Amino acid sequence: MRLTANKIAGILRQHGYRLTPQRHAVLKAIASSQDCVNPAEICTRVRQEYPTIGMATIYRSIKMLADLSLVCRVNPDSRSRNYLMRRSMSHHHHLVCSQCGRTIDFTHCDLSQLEKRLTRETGFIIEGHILEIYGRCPECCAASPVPNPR
Amino acid sequence: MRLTANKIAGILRQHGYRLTPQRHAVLKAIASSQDCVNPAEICTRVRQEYPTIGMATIYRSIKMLADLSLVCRVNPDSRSRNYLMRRSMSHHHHLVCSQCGRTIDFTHCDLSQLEKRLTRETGFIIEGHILEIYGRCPECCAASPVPNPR
DNA sequence: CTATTTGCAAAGCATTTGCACATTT
DNA sequence: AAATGTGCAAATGCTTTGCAAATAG
Repeated sequence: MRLTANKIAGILRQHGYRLTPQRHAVLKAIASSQDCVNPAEICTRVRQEYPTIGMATIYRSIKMLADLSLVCRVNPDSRSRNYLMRRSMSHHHHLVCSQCGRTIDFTHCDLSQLEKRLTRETGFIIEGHILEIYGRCPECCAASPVPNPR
Repeated sequence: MRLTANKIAGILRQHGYRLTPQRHAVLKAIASSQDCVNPAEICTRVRQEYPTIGMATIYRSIKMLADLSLVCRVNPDSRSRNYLMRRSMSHHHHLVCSQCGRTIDFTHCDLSQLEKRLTRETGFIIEGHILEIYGRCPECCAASPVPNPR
């Protein structure tokens, strides 16, 4: 199922939330970006059209969107948290460019064999997994063939 | 290559660090725990044998150990950071019990096919991946067959 | 003697919370 | 009118940093 603006408004209402202009702006700020964005970046974007919004509202909006699984957290290594619009409602993972941050979704992760093996060998009942693959996107490879040290 | 206490001391010296009693205690606190531990937990453990150690020293020791890849970060969702002793120097992943936090290493993740496919389809040059599988360990399954809500 | 390391306190930064005011149903 | 949402400021909690004293090579 693809997520459209209408669908999102519906999901919010279904859960007793109002689609206020602030929330809409936060949603748009995350959705309009190919890359994952952190709260500070969301704030910058949102204030362009909504200069009076406070950080607390941004954090509360993010939390609401994350609780509804409309956005998800990625790239957990940095100090602040990074969020990304979910482009589909189904199980998926991200391919993240380590240079520019651009992300691509992929769905087939083929981990079922591995999970079966682990269950057999360890007795764990597998509930889920975190998988994020990172690399350099074609544009960044073209722009600087030798990656900058990070 | 398996990591022994001697080997670790050697690695530290190689990089110009001294193996002070504080650092040794931090290392031991992380290594002696099967589960991943956060800085506060490390502090509690270390102060049992070294009551005067300050938090700053613990943070600095963790940073040094992480820079040398002797410990690594796991479970990035919580507020504080969780660290785990590396039991081997090679590429590996963690199977984490979502209830008690116990972890098991595994090495074969079989993602090369997936990574090849993604390279073909997206043009990304893959650099690496984050993979963490979570579930419930046999002990926790036995202790309470129906998981507590989290 | 020099360089490194420690412990304390203070600072820094991201995030959360309390509360009065505003907005929506 | 009641419930929900907002913005500000203050509080919180984790992590880092400056610095003088301690320690190791």
